[in-house]
Amino acid sequence: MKLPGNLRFTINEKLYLKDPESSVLGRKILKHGILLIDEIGFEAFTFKKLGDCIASNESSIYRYFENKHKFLLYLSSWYWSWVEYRMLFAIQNIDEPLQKLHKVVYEVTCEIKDDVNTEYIDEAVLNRIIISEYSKAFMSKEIDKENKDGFFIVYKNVISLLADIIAEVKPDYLYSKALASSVVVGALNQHFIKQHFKSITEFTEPNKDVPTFYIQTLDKILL
Amino acid sequence: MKLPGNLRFTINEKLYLKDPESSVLGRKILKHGILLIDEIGFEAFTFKKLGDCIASNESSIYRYFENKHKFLLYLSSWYWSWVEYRMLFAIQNIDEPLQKLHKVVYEVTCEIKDDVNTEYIDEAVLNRIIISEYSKAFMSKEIDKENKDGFFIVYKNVISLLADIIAEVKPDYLYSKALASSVVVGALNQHFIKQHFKSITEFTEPNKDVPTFYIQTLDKILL
DNA sequence: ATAAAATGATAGTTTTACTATTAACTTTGA
DNA sequence: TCAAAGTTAATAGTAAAACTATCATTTTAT
Repeated sequence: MKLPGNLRFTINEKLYLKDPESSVLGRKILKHGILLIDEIGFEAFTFKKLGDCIASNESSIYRYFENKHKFLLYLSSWYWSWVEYRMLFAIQNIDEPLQKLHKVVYEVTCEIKDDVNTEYIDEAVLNRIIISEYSKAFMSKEIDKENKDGFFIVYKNVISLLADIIAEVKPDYLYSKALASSVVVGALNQHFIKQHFKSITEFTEPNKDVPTFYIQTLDKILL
Repeated sequence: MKLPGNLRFTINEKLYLKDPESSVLGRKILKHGILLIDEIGFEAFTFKKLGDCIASNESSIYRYFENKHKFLLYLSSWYWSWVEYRMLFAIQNIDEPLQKLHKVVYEVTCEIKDDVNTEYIDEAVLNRIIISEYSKAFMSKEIDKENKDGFFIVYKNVISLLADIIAEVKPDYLYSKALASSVVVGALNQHFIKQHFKSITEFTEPNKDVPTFYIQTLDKILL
């Protein structure tokens, strides 16, 4: 699938102090922040280490983001905006609900292998981060407050978009939202366990992959 | 379902320095540790605060557990042992695979409402902790090492047990393990979002609940 | 060329996540 | 019953994390 290059998405303004896309330093923070989290993990990640990485100062990074948690929420927002964009792109000019469902499910369950679009965001690495760190972004005691602030809107949009297409395929189905969120969370989880808990997954076997599993499963549930 | 009181499970010895079930202080650590994590969340939880809670000393708690991460892994192990136990109990003397599946799925997807069994472990509160904190237990950079040390065996056993029963119901099904892990993780997630992201779930509606959804869904997939 | 804005360097604070030491208390077993 | 052994409490101390504040310097925009 070919997407226009140099994408930009509107990110909730409360997630940053200064727009990181607006300056060279800001874009360096995004780019190397993603690489560093992927490398050492979110717990070990600090703004001090990131400062060293980009030969810049800890306090300079604090001028862009309040703390590393907000930074992760920013990256997550960007990621889900990008997924939503790909989903909408994939169903352009398609009318048949089932075909739409298959396309959308593919986009939301596939693993990203290449850095295709943005110069300062490596989507493949960001995808890895979401797979292994996203749950930490919302599983905190501040979730209800942050939810009110709209930090998870894009994520919920992705799920709602899938839920709507499920409802188009089978209007009398009672659990389109639960099913949609199962697919989105489940796919992230399958990608995670296929790397770390190989004994409880089939996706290390040839000819078996996550999108196919979900598409077949949805067909069985809905048709 | 009636279970024998005062359960004890064998927990991986590397998860603790001194067996907390063996002393009064140890049991206080378990009991109030669970309550405190539930109250303030795992990030804010420290051994210092727990020490204040039980009018004991920080350093005394460190004699039982290396750090709070190991403590969470200990609690998780206990929890999944208890789930596995309930699953096996539920299918005693039942031969029909589909009936076994239904019973087992109920046990693994239901929400625990009461503290039924153990004096120093409130299962309902522990269930809440697992719903909102379990992913933090394995989503760390140490996962592969910890997996080798067997810290997640019980969790994987629960999933394998479910996968085996799925395979009994439909021997030619290709994704019994992926499906089993989808159910276990998915159920935790559904309980989480029904509390925090009400717009993307149906489980706040009357007559809709998580176990029913999963049982119906599995029937559609497998029959 | 100059003012304004952005960044860097340095230093300081509070909290977390521990470790070490020693004192006090409790158990047990001869 | 008494002493040794083991357990727990109190205190102190360290290193790193997670910031905040200040001021100097560099960059940029007009």
